[in-house]
This record gives sequence, structure tokens and C-alpha cells, in this order.
Amino acid sequence: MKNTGDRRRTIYDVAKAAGVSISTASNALNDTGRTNAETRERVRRVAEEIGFRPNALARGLLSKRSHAIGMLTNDTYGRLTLPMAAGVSEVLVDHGVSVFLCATNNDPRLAQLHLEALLDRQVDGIIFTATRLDLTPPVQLSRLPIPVVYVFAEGPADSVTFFPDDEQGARLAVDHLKELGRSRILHITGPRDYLAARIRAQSYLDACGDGAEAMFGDWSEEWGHEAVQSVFARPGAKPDAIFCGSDEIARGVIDALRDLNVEIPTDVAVVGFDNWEVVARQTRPPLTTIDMELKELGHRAGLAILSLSKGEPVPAGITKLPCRLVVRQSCGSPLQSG
Amino acid sequence: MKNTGDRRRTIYDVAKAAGVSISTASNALNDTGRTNAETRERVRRVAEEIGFRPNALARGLLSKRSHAIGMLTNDTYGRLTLPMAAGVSEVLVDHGVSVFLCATNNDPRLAQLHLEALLDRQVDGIIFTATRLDLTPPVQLSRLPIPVVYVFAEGPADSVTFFPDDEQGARLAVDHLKELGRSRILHITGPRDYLAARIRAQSYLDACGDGAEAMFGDWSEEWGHEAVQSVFARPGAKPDAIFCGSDEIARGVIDALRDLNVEIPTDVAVVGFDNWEVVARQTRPPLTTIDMELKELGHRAGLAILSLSKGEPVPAGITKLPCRLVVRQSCGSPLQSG
DNA sequence: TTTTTCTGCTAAAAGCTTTTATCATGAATC
DNA sequence: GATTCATGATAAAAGCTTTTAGCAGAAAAA
Repeated sequence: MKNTGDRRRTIYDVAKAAGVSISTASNALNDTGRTNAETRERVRRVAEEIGFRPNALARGLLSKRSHAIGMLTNDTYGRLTLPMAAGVSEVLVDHGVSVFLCATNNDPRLAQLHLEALLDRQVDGIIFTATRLDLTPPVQLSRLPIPVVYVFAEGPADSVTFFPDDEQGARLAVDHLKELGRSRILHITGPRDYLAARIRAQSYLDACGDGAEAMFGDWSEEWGHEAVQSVFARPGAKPDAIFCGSDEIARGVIDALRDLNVEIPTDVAVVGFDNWEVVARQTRPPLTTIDMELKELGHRAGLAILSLSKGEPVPAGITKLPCRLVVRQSCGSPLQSG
Repeated sequence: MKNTGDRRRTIYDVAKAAGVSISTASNALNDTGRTNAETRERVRRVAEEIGFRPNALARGLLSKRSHAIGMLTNDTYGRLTLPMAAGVSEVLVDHGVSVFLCATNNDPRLAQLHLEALLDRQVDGIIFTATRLDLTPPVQLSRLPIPVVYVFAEGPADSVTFFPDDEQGARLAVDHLKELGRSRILHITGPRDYLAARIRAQSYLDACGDGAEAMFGDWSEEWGHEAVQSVFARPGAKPDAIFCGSDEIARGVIDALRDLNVEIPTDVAVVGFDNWEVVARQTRPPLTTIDMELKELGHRAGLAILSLSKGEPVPAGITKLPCRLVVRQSCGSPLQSG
């Protein structure tokens, strides 16, 4: 007889069926107060039998913790957001915390609406995420009565923020190329006004020293193509490796190299950035690239907001999570190239 | 003096500040009962001043409607889910309804956990979405006390389900090619065990009649490439148009054609399916393709679950939403080709 | 035996809102 | 002047849970 009635079972039903008071039922179920072991077991069995599940609304109303958080994103496309959101949700579901997803489309009115809805719902915290590091939220998040964590987005100075470690990621790519014996490494990346592009480029320049060249453009395949054409058209030594600021750019680079009959990886090795599987797996040859560990970023943000919502201290400032090198075939193996 | 205290303002604070009772305050704010116009205004002004916002938990507890819904997805990647989720959220936020996003990763345990959490939260309904039409949920959704809507996923016979109209979408593609004077149209698509692939293929065969050929394979670029190579390697007439089952396949097709020095669109026109902008915009030439209107699908699903949760009737069965042709440059214009 | 301590349980309050039923008050009707 | 009516306000209940304070009974200590 599992909850066949039309109305949800309440703790009152449990108490009645077990022949105890409501408080005893509550104590038995939550292991609070003093309860006889035998009674406790009976209450629990009855609760199970009639399919009792506590009402999260009533619980939240009393405890002032709703065990829900809001995730505010201004990414419409979802390539970055969904893996992070899945990571957040995955790590929190085991703590009984659910996630409201709010897509703001970067529209301040929509963002404000979502924010108010979240506050009305007494969420325990908010995770703000964007599609780029240096984008501030479309709505004021700084004077909120609940904690806020920023992931892949710029927060105020003293806020808790998680970034992928673009500097380390870029170094990973360059070091990999160097280990394979490449020395003339070129960097083709996105627009200079993207913080991530600047960080990666600087890291590349620091690692490669003299002769290094970073070409800024768009986050597009077209730009990768165009950049390679211009580099191979001009006189002078040609690069033997290209480190790209994104997988899309890498894709354009690979296409252009093929058009020029340049062999990959024999003549030129290519490394991408993003590990956007659907692109990186499909290039010919499959692309060696840098994974930003978006899901892990989500895990960390989720745990951070969880701690903050419990009042536990979390170190403020920017935490950079290491990227991971994913080796496929666009650089060759050390053996091949050696 | 906007809520500078440490605790949220309640209706009790409003009542006190306005010098009325709690019930009067509630009536004034919600336009219920009988209230003097002057009192009503005063209460509202005070509420605004002290920054009162009703507690959704208390409200939901009483009304038994939480004004929240759950969205259960088994898509890890997010290319389909996030646009739909954004659509759902966008249409519901104006009705004061928020969306819990639950990524199940197709793991029954995780799905069960999420489902229970949603029920505990008294959500007003659940939207289940998958990455393919013929995938059933990883958890039992049929005997729930709340309505369920299926989007882009297979539901039980009498359920409310929304699909993109693959048949019409395929016809849109074929008709477009025919209008441009193409007659030998080939279809390269994904695995035969995907319902969507079968529907699109059948629609194509119906529209093209004799000589039409549908090649089933993978949803990958590689397969598109491979298929083109084999077709152009065998003797006989070559196609003057290729309708692809996905943009990724189309991308492989375009690459292969370029390798073969076949001009696009002069020699062969190409149409894709998905309007996955990041792919479709980046092919050379940019891809004419079919958009499944995922956001609109989300809108409709959101409105359906809203109606159902209010007890309003919603026609059961599968509703197919029309796809849209997005013309770029991979088919040429009627003028060019005419 | 009387007092203290412990055990197991319970009544009641609190959390915040909406709704129902009730209560004054002044105006209108008889 | 007595009765009805309409108005504007209010007290209290309901929704479901957890927690606090307290109560009875039994066991232990005096």
C-alpha cells in the first residue's frame, strides 16, 4: 500500500500508523532527541511502507535553508555552461541540494527577474557563470544576503572565484610541443580583449622567449585558416608547431595546413584548447588539446557554495584549477617525432 | 532603509510598519478580500520601502504549488538540452515558475535520486528530455502524482510529448534542393537505429522517389567524409545534391567534396540538419541547414507543463513542431543556379 | 522511604503565508 | 429606534516539519 491515496503522506500519517506522536516520529526519522531503538525501527519501517517523504518546503521554511541553489548563466549556447552545471548538480545531489538553472541571455531585466525569484525561493547561494573570464554579471550580486560564487566569470575583488588555470594550460601545451622537439612554435588565438586569450598568450610568450609570436584574431575557424595562410605566404622560417587558442581555431589551422600540403604532425604539430570533443575528435588527425576540466570546476564551485551556505569559511580570491593535456594525434608521439 | 538588517523582512514587518494586521497586509498585497484603496496603497508602499518579498517556501507550503518544475535530462553534452532548458526557463519565469535542472547522465541511480529530490520539493511538474526521440527515461515516470511532459524523448502512449517534425524538416530540405533545380539528391545520415534518422530518411525517400538513396552510418563527420568518397569512387551518375542527417555529417561531406575538387554549390549542393551554428557557420561555404527550433520546443513544453500543473487540459499525444530552413551558401541561390 | 537521575515520549511553538470566519462600525432601511 | 447591510479590518487556522521544554515513570542514589 504505497501511497495510493491522492494526497502525499505527511509525518502525521507516519505517527498515526506507528502509534506515536509527531515529535517521536520526527525524532526517530532524524536520529534526534531520545528514542527507544525498537520504536525508532518501527517508525522507520512504517515510514518506508507508506512511502513517506518529508516535505522540503516545510523543512526549508523552518530551517531557513532551502537546500537549493541558483545557477545564473549568460551563456545561451551551453557548451561551457552545461558541463559545469552538470558538475555542480552532480556533486550537490548527494548532499540533498538541487540546482535552479537560470539563463539570463545577458539581459539585465531577465537577470533581475531570475535573481528575485531565486531570493524569494530562499536559495542558499548563487553560482554565477559566464562564457568568459572578464564578464561581469548583468545584475548586482554583491550586496546579497546569501553567498555568491563566481565560476568562469569575473567577481568583485574579495569574492570566491574559480577559473581554469589558463596560464598552466598554455604552458602544458608549449611544454608538450617542446618535449616533442619542436622549437618554432606559433600561437594563434582569439581577440585581445578576452582576458583568457591574453593570459594564454602571455604564458606562451614567457615559455617560448625570443622569436615567439602571438597572433590575435577571432575565436573562429576562419581566423585560424586565414592566419596560417598569411604566415605561410610571407618569407622566412616557417613554424614547426602551432598552439591554438581554441579547438575551433585549431580546426581552421589544420584545414589551412592541409590546403598547403603541410603534413600534420610531421611538418607542423598542432595543439588546441578546450577539448571540445565534437571538434577535437573529428579533425584529421584528431586534435591534441587542453581540457579545462569544466565538470571539475562545477564540482569545486558546488562544494564552495555548500560550505559557504553552512557558514563555513572558504578562502576568498581566485582559485585556478589545473587544465589537463589530452593527447591525440595532431602532435605525433615522442617516438615518431624523435 | 532597504533591508539593512540581518534577517529577511516578513509580512509581519510590513503589517507592523503599515499599522495594520497581517491579514490586511496580505489582502492589500494580493488584491484579495476587501481593502480600502488608501490602506492598500500604504501597505504596498511600505512593502516596497522595506524591501519585502514573500517567502516562496511558505507560500508553496500553503498552496501546495511550489511554482517550480524539474527538468530531467540525460544529455551530458548539452548541445540539445541547454537551448531547450533556456526556452523552458524563459517562458516560465514570467509566470513566476523556476526550473530545477537535473542531469542524470543516463544513470538510473542518479535519475532516481534527482526524481525523489524533485518530488520532495513538491515540484508542479517534470519535463523529461533526452538526446534522441526513442530513448525512454532511466527511471519510472509514469505513475507520478504530478504531470510529466516529454520533449525530444519517447513517452508512454497517452503522454504529452513534443518532437521536432523531422518529416517536415526533411521535406523542407528536399523541396529547397528541388526548387533550385537539383534532381539527383543523395541522403547521408546517422545510424538506422535512431528513430529520427529513420523518419528523416523515409520523408526524403517519399519526396524523391525512384533513384533516391539513403546511406545510414554514424552521426560523425568521418562518416560523411567516407560516404562521399565511396559514392564518388563508384561508377555511374554522381549526385548533384546531398541532404545530410546532421551538420556534423555535412561538414565531413563538404570536406570530402573539396578533397575531390567538387565545387559547392555549383556541382553539388549540400544541406545539413541541426543548425548547430558553431558548425554550420564555419563550413566553407557556410551551411544551409534545418533548424529544429529547440528553444520553441522548450517554450511549448514549458507552457504545457504550466497548464497541466494548473489542472487545465492539454491534448495528449505527440505534437510535432515545424522545423525551419536556414539558408546560407551551400546550395547557392535560385538566381545563381537558375 | 525519599530524592535524584535517567529514559522515552509528547504538547506546543516556531517558521511565513493565505484564507476563512468573525467582528466592529457606520450607513441605509424599515 | 430597531434592524439589515455593506465595509474594512482582524483573529485564527491551516499547511508540514523540527525543536524546545516538559511530563510521567522507572531506576538509581541517598
